[in-house]
Amino acid sequence: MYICCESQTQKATKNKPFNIDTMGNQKLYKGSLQTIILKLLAQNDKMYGYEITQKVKELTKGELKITEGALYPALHKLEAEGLLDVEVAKVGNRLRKYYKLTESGTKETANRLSEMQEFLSTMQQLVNPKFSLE
Amino acid sequence: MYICCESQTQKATKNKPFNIDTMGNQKLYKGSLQTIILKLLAQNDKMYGYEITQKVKELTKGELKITEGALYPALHKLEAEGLLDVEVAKVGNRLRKYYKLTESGTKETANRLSEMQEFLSTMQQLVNPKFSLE
DNA sequence: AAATATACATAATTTTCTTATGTATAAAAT
DNA sequence: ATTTTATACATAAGAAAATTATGTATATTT
Repeated sequence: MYICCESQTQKATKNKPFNIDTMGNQKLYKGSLQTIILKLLAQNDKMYGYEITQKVKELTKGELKITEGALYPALHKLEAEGLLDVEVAKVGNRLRKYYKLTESGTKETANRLSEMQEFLSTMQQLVNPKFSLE
Repeated sequence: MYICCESQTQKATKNKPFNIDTMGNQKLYKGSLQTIILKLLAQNDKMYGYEITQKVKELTKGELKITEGALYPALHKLEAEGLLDVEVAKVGNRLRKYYKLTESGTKETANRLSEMQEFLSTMQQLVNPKFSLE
């Protein structure tokens, strides 16, 4: 059951009714999405977009929610850069686009992951009082 | 001694000669700069812009380099949001702008830091093979 | 005297999101 | 049965936050 107050500018469409639960608690720091995608594909060989969103939600217990508006452009970009290959599959009457790492994608994934690790430990040093260097 | 190749589009100015060492290894993920600034001010009471860039460089052993183009707009924004107070000081013949946390800035810093911690541990889970949930 | 370091600033552009749409099929709920 | 939710793709407008390239000016070091 959805409730909508008048001040709300959102329109109800057939499939997407008023969504009052769209709270912007997206703690996904810019720049990390590509690395997340690459990492998942390194672990799972091939995945399709929707599957990635669900996997991330599951792995992070709802902490991180990949939005479609961020995901699909990111997949397209990684593909355009030659890091991913795409393979379209028809499941029932619906299409899926399976993505997998290319050879250069696999190499780049290693780079991105070590960069990410470095960033995480640097940030940890910086923000964790326990490890404060002062 | 600076060397410049012809293809380089950069112009030499009086004070900033050709900088061939501007390698884009800025591992500062978007969204973390404000938190870094707030954290430093929580530890150091008051700091000026240039001091912040040097402190970050020092604390991270050169890992993170805050650029001026990112720093100053960030400071101005935090000030506009009421999280920082500014106090201009004259040192010799040069001015410095000392920033310090306001009361609401102190509160917000706590929020930002715990959000950051949450993000870091979530990302750690996601990218560190040791902690992989699969 | 020239180069580097200190100290501020801003403008143009790029990257990467958020938010809001749109289309369409399949499954679940009322 | 019909509505809602879930699955599955996509894109466009706008915002946020960087990068890169400037600019000014003083102080210190080479």
